[in-house]
Order: sequence, then C-alpha cells, then structure tokens
Amino acid sequence: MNDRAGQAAILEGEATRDAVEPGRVDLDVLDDHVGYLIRRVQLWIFQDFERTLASVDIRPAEYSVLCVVGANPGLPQTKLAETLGIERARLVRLLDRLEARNLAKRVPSASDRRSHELHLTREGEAFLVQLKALAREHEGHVEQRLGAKGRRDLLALLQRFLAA
Amino acid sequence: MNDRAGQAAILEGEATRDAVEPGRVDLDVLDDHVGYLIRRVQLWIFQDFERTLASVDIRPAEYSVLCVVGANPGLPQTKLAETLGIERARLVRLLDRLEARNLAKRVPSASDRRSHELHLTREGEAFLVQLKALAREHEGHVEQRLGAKGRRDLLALLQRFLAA
DNA sequence: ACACAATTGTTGTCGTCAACAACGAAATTG
DNA sequence: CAATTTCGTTGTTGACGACAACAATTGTGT
Repeated sequence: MNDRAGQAAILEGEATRDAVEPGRVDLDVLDDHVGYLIRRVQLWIFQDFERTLASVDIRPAEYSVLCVVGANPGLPQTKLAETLGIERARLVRLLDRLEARNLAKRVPSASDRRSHELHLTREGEAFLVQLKALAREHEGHVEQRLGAKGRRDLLALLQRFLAA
Repeated sequence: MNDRAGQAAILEGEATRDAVEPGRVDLDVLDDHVGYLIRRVQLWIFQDFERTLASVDIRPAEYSVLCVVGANPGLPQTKLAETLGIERARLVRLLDRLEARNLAKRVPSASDRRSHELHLTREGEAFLVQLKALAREHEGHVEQRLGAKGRRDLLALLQRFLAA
C-alpha cells in the first residue's frame, strides 16, 4: 500500500524507496484545513507580538485586558472574563500581576460587595498608549505579509466568523 | 480621569457612574488586531475539531501527524517535526501514544542507525480514512459559518501568509 | 422572614502545549 | 583519530484552557 508512493518516487527519478526528498514533504489534505493553517499563523503572530512587546514585558492576554479595562472602566471581573473568553480563574492571577505592576487596580464595588470594579491606574493609562503604539507596529509586520487589502480581508473574515 | 466615562454614562442616561451596560462591552482597538481575532477563531475551531473527533479520541496534532506520515511513509522524526512546526521533544510522546494504539510504528533506519522511519500500521491506514471523513465533517461546520466562498478566501489568505 | 439557589472572586488541580537544556548513540567533518 | 553535529529521548519550565470547590454576598420563592 506504500507502493503508490514508492512508484511515484521512482517515476520522479528518486533513488530511494519510500524516503522523502529533503525539502518536499507532502502535507496531504492538511493545507485544506482551516484549523491547521490558522494554528500556524496564530503561532507566528503571537511570537511576533511577544517579540515586538518584549521590551515592555506584556503578553497578548495582558494587552487585551488592559485595552478592555481602559475602554470600560468599572467593569467587573466576570464581565471582562466572558468578554475576552478568558476563564475567571485565569483572570485572577493575570490581574494580580497587572496590579503588582501598578497598571490596574481592583476597587470594591459599592453596589455589590462581592464584585470588584476594574480600573487602570494613571500609570496604566499612560502605559497603554505606549502599548498600543507597539501593537500597531506588530500589526505592521502582519500587513507586510498580506498587504493592506489582504489584512483587511482577513480581519473581515475573522470578524464574520465570530459574529455568526 | 474616569470623569469622562462617568459623564458619558450620565449623558447617555445611565444611572451608575462608570458601570458598563450588560451586553455591550467596548473592545476598543482589539477587533482590529488580527492576533486577537485569530486566537478566538482558532480556539473555536480546535474545540469543534476535538468535539467532532471525540468518538475516535484524536486531537488536532495527532491528526496532522497521521496525515503527513500517511502521505510520506519512511519520514524520519526530525523532518516530520520541522514540517509540522512541532518540537522534536513533543513528537516523541505523541508518537509513543500513536504507537501504543497500533496506528503508527517506528522502524529503525538501515542507512542511519540514529533515526527511525515512520510508517502507519495497516490499522492506522484504515483508521486515517475514517479520520479524514470526520475532519471533513468538521470542516463543514466551518463552512457553515463562512459559506463556501468565505472558507476558500480564508484558506487562500492563510496559505498566502505562511508562504510569504 | 427564612431557607435555598445563584453569583463573584478566589484557590487549587489537571492536562495540553511551546520552549529550552541536556544527554547517549551514531554519523559527519577536519 | 579527534572534534563537531545530528537524532531521538528525557526532563523541566511557564503559559494556557478547563474544571471543581469554597466563602462571602446577593437574589428568589414561599
């Protein structure tokens, strides 16, 4: 049953039986799977993001939290978690770190003593401006690979997917 | 500094100061970042993949390995790892599991006694046919969200990104 | 008013995954 | 032959998603 591959190799002038040529490995149906391709692209993008923001030591999830808290001051943790698709439990340690760095703070809610209102500190607000500049730089790296239109198309497709 | 948000809420007729309305949370610049959107889509897709292939207990990485080994019998582990962008170290445990399930096997290479040629077992080949059918079913779920053209466009963009 | 359920933040655990370092065995190079 | 590189392997670290359980607080039904 490997004969097909073996014969194909022979027909292509290959010497070895099943051995695969150095550069050319057949991905089979894999590059027709959105899941496979999107995983590799996502990996590339996150690595570039972390590299671009390495100087400020901020990871993608932390950036997203700072953005949403900055745009929605007073947001309770549960709402933030479900907005970003992050676990409440994970958000706890994440906020601990942001609070320890004096970027965000938890303020006890007056109306509901169980919940905390989330706010950026003054330092956090200024920091976020710097972050957004770096994030735009990172986004430039993406655009460099797809072109301006390609990137817009990709954004539109992804947004459509999530809105469905 | 939250005064602006507070006043905006008051002007919009909100009773509480900074409190955010239930459903509407501002994502700010987040939905213009490919990284954020692609993470959420990738999460959705992997979860659907795992759910769709739950009956055969195969995860995305294992599926990709079976596909590539099936299409390239005799492939050594290092080549497989760099083809799929998987760590050599991670591939070891992954192949251990596939070998324990009698789906793949490591054959000592005659030409290089350090390396192992990877092959599917006969059982593995038959199993892969079943897997591909389930994977197509999963891909149908993606197409259901984007339409046939939307899915093709997305595939093309992702392939273009990786080829760059 | 009171028992009961639901919610909020928190702690802890488990399994997956990427990344890295180090090792013995074997191959390659000089 | 000596030095270096490659291959598979083991182990560890840290980020992450998922889940269970808990105390404090709030909401609900009667």
